[in-house]
Amino acid sequence: VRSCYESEENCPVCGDRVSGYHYGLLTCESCKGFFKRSVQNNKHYTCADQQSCPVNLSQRKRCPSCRFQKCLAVGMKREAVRADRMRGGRNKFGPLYRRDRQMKQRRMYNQEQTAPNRIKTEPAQTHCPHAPSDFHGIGSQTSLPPSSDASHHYHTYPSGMGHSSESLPLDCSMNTGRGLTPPSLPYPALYHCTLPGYPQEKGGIHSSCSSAPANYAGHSTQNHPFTPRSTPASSPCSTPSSSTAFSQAFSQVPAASPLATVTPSFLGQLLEGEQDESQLCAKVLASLQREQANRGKHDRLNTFSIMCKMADQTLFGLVEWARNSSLFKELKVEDQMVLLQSCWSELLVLDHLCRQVTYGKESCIYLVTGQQVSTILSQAGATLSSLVSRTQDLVSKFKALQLDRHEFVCLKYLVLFNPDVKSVQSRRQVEQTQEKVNRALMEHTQQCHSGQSDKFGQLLLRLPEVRSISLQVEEYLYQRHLLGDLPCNSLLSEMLHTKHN
DNA sequence: AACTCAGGGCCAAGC
DNA sequence: GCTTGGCCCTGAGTT
Repeated sequence: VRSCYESEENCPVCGDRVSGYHYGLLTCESCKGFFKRSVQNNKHYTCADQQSCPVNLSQRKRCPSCRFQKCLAVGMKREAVRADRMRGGRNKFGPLYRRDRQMKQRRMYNQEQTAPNRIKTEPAQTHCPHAPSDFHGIGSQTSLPPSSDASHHYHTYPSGMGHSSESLPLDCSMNTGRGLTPPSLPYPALYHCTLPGYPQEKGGIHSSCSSAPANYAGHSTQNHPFTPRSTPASSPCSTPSSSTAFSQAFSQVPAASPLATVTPSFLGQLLEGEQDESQLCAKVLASLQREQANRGKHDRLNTFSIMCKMADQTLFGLVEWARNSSLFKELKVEDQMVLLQSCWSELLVLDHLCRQVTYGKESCIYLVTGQQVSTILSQAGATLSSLVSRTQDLVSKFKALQLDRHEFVCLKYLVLFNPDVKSVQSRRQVEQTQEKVNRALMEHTQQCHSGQSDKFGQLLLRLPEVRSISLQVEEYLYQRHLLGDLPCNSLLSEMLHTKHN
């Protein structure tokens, strides 16, 4: 096996020859060593340029900051570096590596089946898959969503989040089960914000809270355009054939039925990658519950920290969403990184807006966990109050426009594929994708909402406000970060840090 | 019991 | 003195 990938694959970080699975994915020996040293010695590198230095075989030594960022971006896991420095043994990613190998073999097998004029060989023995150096390392083009696989089965923090979290195997039934029940008041701070015994924060949210409506998780009672897909196929425990990545791989195989070969529309493709809200909810809840369980009675997270953790998990979901998108995967890893670093807060704001449009009620903020918080934040500071009020105004505008799922996805893509981001290398490619999405959005609004004149224009006009709110969010978070309020070692803080560097 | 292989340590080379 | 990266050791999991 080793000789197989040694000869066939390149390190996703620098392009050198891989020497095996290291910290979550196939990498070369030098990136393995570099990543290990960086994590063990708790290095904090600073890029002298604009955090977009090329990282390749000849230039990997030039900028450790960008190299480390790329290690994280491709999916190397900090938590795989042992805190106790124990040698030998097997790590917790064993099953993940095994699955990745299987997927690579299966993918190869599929290619062999479909490739004309090729002699059929036994997949596991004589031939090793040549996987393109991919962004996720483990399985970006495999039949299981790569990082989500890791999260669902191990439920660790995502790469780059720097938690020394233990990897808890998360039983599938538990995961889905939790998603189907409304939150059962697991976070005292959220529900009893004003009760004694839980830490309060300065300028934070002190609000009346209520649990989610009973129909949240089931979300099948209404035929709302945003109703998330909750089909078994989108379950994290579903078989590989249900995942989007596998669908793509599978589509290369000649289909038996002519119906199955019908190419889905461009918009349909964009929608395919959308996350299931109930799964996200379950994931965030489970993560928060674990976090609280690991803390002592007097060490509970305060409301602000809980909100940050929620945002952090949501952000991770959004990064995963982008990374799983076939359009995004076509970009260079460097471009993927700078685009995400540029628009993460806008994506978070859009995601929040979408949730409000879908589930939110008057004067309530609907959280990713399905919980509701009153928008009347009597003790919130001026910045936070202004943010909430601006966001709610925007929610009202989107509600009035009757934003649907297709349009929402398009807005996300328009924000993500921003050709104006500095240091984007393949600017033309980003521009073309943005134009394509833009056209799709225009056609959709004209076809499906012909009654609403200029809905397209109205939607686009909302984006500057999304941008502006996101900048205010970043500013607010950075201030809290400087005050030491922001939970460290999070993707959120990392993104903030990258921008403010 | 033998084998596998991913994580850690060592150390010469280079800056 | 620090970083890099190739090589070897270790030991839990697998066969």
